[in-house]
Amino acid sequence: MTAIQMTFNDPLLVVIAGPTAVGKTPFGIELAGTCSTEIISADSRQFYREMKIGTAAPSREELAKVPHHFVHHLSIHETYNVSRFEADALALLDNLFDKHRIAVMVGGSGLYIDAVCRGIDHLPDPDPVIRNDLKELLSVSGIEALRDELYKSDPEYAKVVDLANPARLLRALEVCRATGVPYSTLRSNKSKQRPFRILKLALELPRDLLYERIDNRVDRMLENGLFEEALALYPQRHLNALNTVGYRELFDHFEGLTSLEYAVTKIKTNSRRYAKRQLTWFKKDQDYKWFMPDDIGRVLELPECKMQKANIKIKNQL
RNA sequence: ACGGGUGUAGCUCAACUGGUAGAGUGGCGGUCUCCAAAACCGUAGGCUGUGGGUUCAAAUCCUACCACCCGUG
Repeated sequence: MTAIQMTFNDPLLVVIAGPTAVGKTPFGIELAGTCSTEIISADSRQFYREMKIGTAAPSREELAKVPHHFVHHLSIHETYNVSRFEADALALLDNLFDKHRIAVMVGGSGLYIDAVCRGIDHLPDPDPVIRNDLKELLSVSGIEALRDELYKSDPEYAKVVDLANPARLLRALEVCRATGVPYSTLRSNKSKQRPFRILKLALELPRDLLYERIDNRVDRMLENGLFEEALALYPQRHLNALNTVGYRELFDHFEGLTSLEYAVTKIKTNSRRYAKRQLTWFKKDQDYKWFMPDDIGRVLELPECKMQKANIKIKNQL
């Protein structure tokens, strides 16, 4: 219903998603460059300026080709979450659409992309004290304790959550404790209307090829100094941002728990698993149109993009 | 060449004195409205190197062969 109200004159957000290492970055730059617009990153780890190598963030040269937003704009010491990203991205898009008819969002963090496209219920920012208390409860009394509290404070949610997943329980309970209201009553599960059209594209490669690319990229990261980058961050390893593939495995090595060789193998394995989870997430969303990383030509022929190119031509002629 | 050892799931290994094979890991699939590159769940893989033999019954015992490892030459 809502989509029907949109016309080709409304601004367009093109989303480029896909598993890690599939080639989203060059694809996005090519597309944004052709449409002479800017890129919004939706990669929850490329936000952090201290993590350049291990997150395969766009290179200096790539960043110079097209204006990027939300790349290296945070420090690992800052707390950030999807809700803030939604707000930041919407504010930015509002600005971008003053100058451009099209914007490109590139990233692999499904939850973050969905927050921009569909919205996320607005809940109070987590209270670090409550969060720590709950973590304490978990480590001392186990997941049972979390379940027991959830049965009392939000029996409805207890029916639908994965009761084996501490992260889910922690989240629900921190909201219950902070608001004094059952978490489930604050979840609307409704998509929000956006003042722009959205075109969702996802990139894919045959599994064996993707895995090969992942392995190679990890090797390249190490050549480029991932070891040194991680070593420098080692003292801050407890920060959440660093609980990330490519760093945690090396931290284990620095700790003396594993060999370097093992750590590298583990980085590759965990990256593959991450890629699989990303694919599962994006495949579930029927809105995505799937392309190969070298299909940029076909994408530019899509009616939405064609129109944009036409507009550029007209502008240039004037 | 001789002596010893090992051959079990893609990989690393289990299976007491014979009772028709298990685990970790990887693979595959999925969940997920906020610390998400996180957290969690579910599955499929083995004619036990090959051929004989003993036995009601063999991964397990005997035998031949093959492969690999160690030692001596």
